[in-house]
Amino acid sequence: MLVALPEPFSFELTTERYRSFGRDPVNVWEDGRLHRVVAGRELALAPAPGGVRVEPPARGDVEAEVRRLLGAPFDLVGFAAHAETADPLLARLVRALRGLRPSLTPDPFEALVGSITAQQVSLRAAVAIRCRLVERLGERHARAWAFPTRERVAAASPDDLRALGLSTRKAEYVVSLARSDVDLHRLAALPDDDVKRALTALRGLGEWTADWFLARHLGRPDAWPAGDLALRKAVSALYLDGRPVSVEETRAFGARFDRHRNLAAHYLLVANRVLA
DNA sequence: TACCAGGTAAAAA
DNA sequence: TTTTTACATGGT
Repeated sequence: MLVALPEPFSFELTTERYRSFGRDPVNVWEDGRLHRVVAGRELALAPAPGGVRVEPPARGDVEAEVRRLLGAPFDLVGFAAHAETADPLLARLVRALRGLRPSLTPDPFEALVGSITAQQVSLRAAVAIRCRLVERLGERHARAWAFPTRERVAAASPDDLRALGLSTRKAEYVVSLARSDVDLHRLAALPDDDVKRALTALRGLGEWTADWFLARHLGRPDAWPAGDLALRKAVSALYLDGRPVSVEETRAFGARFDRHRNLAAHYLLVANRVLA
């Protein structure tokens, strides 16, 4: 079956991040297709005119999740128009990366645990650790694994996670998040600042993690992870001739992308990675 | 071998 | 209040 996506859409660019940091058993790239478990069933996604081909055919709610996974909610047209009038460099990146729709992580728990594993360490290291976590506590399907459920993680001990390569501290963060009484799905109803407050009140979730939750789970247009080292390096390399920038400077720099900070952050990161 | 990598909380100053 | 430190792994 065909799942339509708004133009422009590039399957290749949108899935780039699933091929760049090592083996990911949750988002499996094989034979030019992306394999992922959605609502308990493994799907294979392949590029098709006007969107993606999904096999096997899926129900309506599954289709909605696939569309989020491929960044359907983003306003690429408005973003391109903003870039053309406000920022010539960004306009060039938008043309070079035409159709890049940042992938949204469909599940809030998966998004947060993924971020915790990525705190401070390289993404290659994070992916290797996450891989062991998934194959220990997740559910195996044909080619892909379902990310571990919150219930399954809540039943694990910090020592179990420590044995997978998480630090003692991070193992505690992950287990206590799973066991907390916060309703992660309810956060979608709150404005950005309230989401950040709710998340950073939890141990192990700082501003960086909350910003990426807004950006890559909720797809909020103005999420801007100013504390992100890779984003700071991208701003430095693309706009400032390599001069290092502080977190505060990066935060202020985001003003020029007003109402489109999320897309801008993703375009800068991908540009700095693949156009270098 | 060191050192850095898409942070965070807690100790020390 | 602000600054410093520990943390565990993977890649170079």
